[in-house]
Amino acid sequence: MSDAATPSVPSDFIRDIVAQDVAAGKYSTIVTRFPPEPNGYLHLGHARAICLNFGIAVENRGRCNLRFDDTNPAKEDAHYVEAITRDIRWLISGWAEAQLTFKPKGAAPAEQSVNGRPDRLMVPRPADAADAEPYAASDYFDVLYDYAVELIKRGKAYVCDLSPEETEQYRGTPTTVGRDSPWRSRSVEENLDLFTRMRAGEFADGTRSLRAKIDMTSPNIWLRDPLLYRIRHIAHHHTGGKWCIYPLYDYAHCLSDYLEGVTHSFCSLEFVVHRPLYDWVLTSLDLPRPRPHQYEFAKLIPTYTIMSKRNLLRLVQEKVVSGWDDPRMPTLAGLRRRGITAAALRRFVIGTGITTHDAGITDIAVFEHVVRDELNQAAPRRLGVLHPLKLVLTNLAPGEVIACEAVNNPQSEAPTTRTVNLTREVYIEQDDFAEVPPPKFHRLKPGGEVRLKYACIIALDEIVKDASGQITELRCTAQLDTRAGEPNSGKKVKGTIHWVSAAEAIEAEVRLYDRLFTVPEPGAEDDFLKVINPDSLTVVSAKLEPALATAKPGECFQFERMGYFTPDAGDSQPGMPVFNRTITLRDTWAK
RNA sequence: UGCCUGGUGGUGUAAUGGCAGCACAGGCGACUUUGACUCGCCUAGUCAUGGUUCGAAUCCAUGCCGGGCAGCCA
Repeated sequence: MSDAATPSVPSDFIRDIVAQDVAAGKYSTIVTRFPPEPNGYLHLGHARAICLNFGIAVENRGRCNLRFDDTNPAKEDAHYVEAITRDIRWLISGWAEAQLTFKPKGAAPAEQSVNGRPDRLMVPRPADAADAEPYAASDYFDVLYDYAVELIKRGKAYVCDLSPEETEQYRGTPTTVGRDSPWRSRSVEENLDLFTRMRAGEFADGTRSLRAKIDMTSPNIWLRDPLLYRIRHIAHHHTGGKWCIYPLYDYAHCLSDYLEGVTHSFCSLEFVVHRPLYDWVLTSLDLPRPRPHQYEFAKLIPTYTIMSKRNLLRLVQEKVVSGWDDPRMPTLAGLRRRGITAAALRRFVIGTGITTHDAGITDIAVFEHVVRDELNQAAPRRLGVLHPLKLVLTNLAPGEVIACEAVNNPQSEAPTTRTVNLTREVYIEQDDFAEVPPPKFHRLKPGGEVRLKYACIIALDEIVKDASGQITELRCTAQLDTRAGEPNSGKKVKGTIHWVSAAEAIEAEVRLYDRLFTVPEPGAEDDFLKVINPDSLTVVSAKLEPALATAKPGECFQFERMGYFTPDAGDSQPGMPVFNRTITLRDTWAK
């Protein structure tokens, strides 16, 4: 089993870059960061970024900061901060907890001196410290403001009075150059005055902005005097009503990286065109410490899912799913509730590699294979009948109990066993009987024999039907001498099926999940809601062996021949457990 | 008809001038008290053309195809 603790160390262009920097002695400690915006839940796509950033930190004995990129209060919420923090802790548990780095509660960048020059730096704090909390870009608003003032003083930023619409017109298009704003050449004094008054709340939203003075004719649109600050008279989940101007991503992100001492800043390919701006801000300020560098890699897009937060939010809002943590969602919370292990998730995202070629789509079968492989190693086996059909062993007396030894996990090095009791009445799977069997049907059929797993071979004698022709029970003879240890135990039959004692079985609600979408690329449809799989959730009333009565959320079991199942953390009740099917077993016969 | 970026089996990747390898998917078979797992075998690839070189997936040129960029989102 690939254990958990250490996924095998991959090799890719990013690790090559870091290795070169380490070899060159460029940094004393490698510092990465994972910077989610708290406007939704983390999903499979984020998992790759998390594993990259924490992986680099683990491999280089460095650290990885969790920083909330919370510069747009209109979309963000503290609820997401908590959910994201929880999901990250879960995903890295048993692997990179030691690298997860927070800051002291309430801390802002501390003043320091580097080679006689003033500087600011965040103090790191291990995430498990009592007074630690995640980093947040909003903790840097004061410092970011000071840097903006510095940019103005250097003649590299100006207050612009163009409206959003005018700004767009002046910007030009990818194929035509932009025009200078009429406010571009204001004096430093005027800019300083106006920026101060922007902060003081004198101006309405959208009436003015702070812009970088770069080049309106640049072929790179992001260098055409991009906005640094916008006016937004709205409260922020972390800073409350303190601010009415908020910095934009391109300005805040690079400086946040710098303030935290980040050495390598990884983001997705769409930011390649922003990199010159990332570098421009940092070099324009003439900062005393070595600056961070941005590197880009391709996003992970699996088949049969959608990955954008906006679209996932729509599934939640339109109640296609029960919430962000619905087990059909590709969110970390949903995957966890479904029973996917963190180790499986890590193996999958690390296994798909880090590259610079995009537009690729990863077959979800790769994910399913990893999940099955992890669970096959780890999950104890249990007997559970999803669609019960009563079967009476007529040669057993009512009340008679035959103890059978069942292996808990044949994959473990020293397998343990438990006892399952065979009684006169048992349940078997409806699919394991066919009155008119298809070709190569190895299960129970008229005149046929089959083995009850861990027990004995049975022979079908009689099919009992009700007035409407529905099969109500099967009457069979148990060949008790075919049990393990008995003289006829070596007798071979084609099929072995699972079963539970009717007298001892517990009742449970079992939720059978399938893919949420019917097509491999739902995101490519004009409306992904039109390709929702109507059978993505089927709820059944199942009969389970009594050992499952004490199952706890977080535990995973293989119901033999049926798949992997885990108790639902939210909906299980004492006496009425709810199980979620994580994934079916591979089934080469059904195909 | 701008700038940036990229093309390796069906899919995701490795090979950094020297035997095109791995995984998934698919097919066949063995084993099996899970039609699971495991094991064995098979199928299938360097976008095209030219150039440099003893030797090119890799370097160069051209072409073709794809992705990204015109939020006061991140």
